[in-house]
Amino acid sequence: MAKTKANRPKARLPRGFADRTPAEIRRTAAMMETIRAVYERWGFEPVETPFIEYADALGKFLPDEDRPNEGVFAFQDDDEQWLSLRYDLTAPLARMVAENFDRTPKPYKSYRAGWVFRNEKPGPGRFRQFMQFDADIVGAASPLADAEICMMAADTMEALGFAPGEYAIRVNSRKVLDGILSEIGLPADDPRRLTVLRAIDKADKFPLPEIAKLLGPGREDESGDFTKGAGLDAAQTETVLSLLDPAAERRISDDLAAIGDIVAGAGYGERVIVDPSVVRGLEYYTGAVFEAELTFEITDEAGRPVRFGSVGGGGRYDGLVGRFRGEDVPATGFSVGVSRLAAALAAREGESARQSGPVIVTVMDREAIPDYQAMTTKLRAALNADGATVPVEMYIGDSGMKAQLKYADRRNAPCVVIQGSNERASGKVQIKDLAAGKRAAEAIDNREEWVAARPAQIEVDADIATIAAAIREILT
RNA sequence: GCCGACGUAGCUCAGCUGGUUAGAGCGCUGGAUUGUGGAUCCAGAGGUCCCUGGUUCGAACCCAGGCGUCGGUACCA
Repeated sequence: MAKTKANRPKARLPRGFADRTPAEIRRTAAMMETIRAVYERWGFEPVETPFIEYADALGKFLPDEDRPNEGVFAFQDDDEQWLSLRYDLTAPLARMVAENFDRTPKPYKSYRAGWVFRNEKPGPGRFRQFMQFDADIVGAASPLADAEICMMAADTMEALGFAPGEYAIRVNSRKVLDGILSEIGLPADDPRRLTVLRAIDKADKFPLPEIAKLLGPGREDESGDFTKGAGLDAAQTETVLSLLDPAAERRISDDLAAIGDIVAGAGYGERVIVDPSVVRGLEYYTGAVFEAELTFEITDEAGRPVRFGSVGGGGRYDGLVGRFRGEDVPATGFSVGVSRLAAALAAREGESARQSGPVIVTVMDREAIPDYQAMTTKLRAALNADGATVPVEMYIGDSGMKAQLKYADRRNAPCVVIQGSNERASGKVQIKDLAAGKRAAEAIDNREEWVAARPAQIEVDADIATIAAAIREILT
């Protein structure tokens, strides 16, 4: 059984993946429930697709025979067909709608949450598996649909606890961008168009002169690496940059104007903002594009300011369902980056109190374990009778009192129940409030006093109602 | 992908120009308390110095390649 050191596997997490902590799981679950409730209120219904799709259904990129896992995780089925792990929730939705097109009511409003996978270079806050929460409307070409998505996104942010000034839903239209690109003389199929769009997209990352370099000759980064630019001349660069200049005349397209009017009329004008520098999802968006951004600053553990920036985005993708049908199907949607938002919420809450652990019934005499067990069961029932969730457990390890208290401390138990033979004989139990004890201990700095003190420990009659009442007192 | 920095105990790190038994703080385990976590004191355990190869009498230290982490940049359908 014993393995030699050489063939023992190393316990290690794959790059770009993360184990999830209890705090994270609980926080995320609460957030997702909040988001779900907002979507339901707006009349969206849940629908889910599997993690795996045929590779050709996911997008224009088929896995390359030589590098099948570039960007997506892909593998071959036993019939040699390529399967991929989904990299977002939009492409699978498009597949599902296309496959069930005739029996789907339109406009079709649906939402879903789930893990998506990208085989890319991971970074802090950037994982190869992450959670998205999407809402989409398929079959509505009207700007009403785009506006509805934006307003619902604003409602979502507020339901999650962000005040109107702390976030913005920024909206633009690809039609504005297309207009300017045509104006500077780049034909529709010119590859430089993408380079220009990417440069504009970096406006929140670099100052304008750096953007100008990306539009023109190119830019050298801090490590000395060179990024090739779009090669525009000075006049073209000037025109593109005017888009980012608040003083310049505002460019706007019909769809964008309509969305602006609708949200203003609905009272969302402050929260949903028309902003020509929003680019996003360069390839498949065909009209409106949106982005949810946090506008406040927070500091990390080291005290440095962190900008969370974009925590969600989306847009109109009239071509995606159509890929399967040969005719465009209007569709628009929005995706919340759940993990990123959770990180932002956690950072904002700061060092929020760690969630309380279980009430622990300690084991003093091993021969009395049936008694402890019975007490634990009854206590669990009593403390949870009102539908609360109060974890209660009996210590099930093999160690002595000292280790049991240490265990309780590590579990962040609010209190422990102690009953030795003395207490049992007199029909009592000890209840020790660990948090209060910790506070009391800080005043003690010599051993004698320490040993003598039993801070924050009370003795009560050993009937369940009395014990439960004493514990409730500590829990509140 | 490209550029750069880094990789020593569970964690944060020290380790002088390559020289014998590789250190500290915190944490962990045990004891002071055979019925008590958290303060205090004492003791202890814990390391293929990321891996492989090379240079050298000798490598944690120098060189090459690999892996990993971090930062920048690119890509992100």
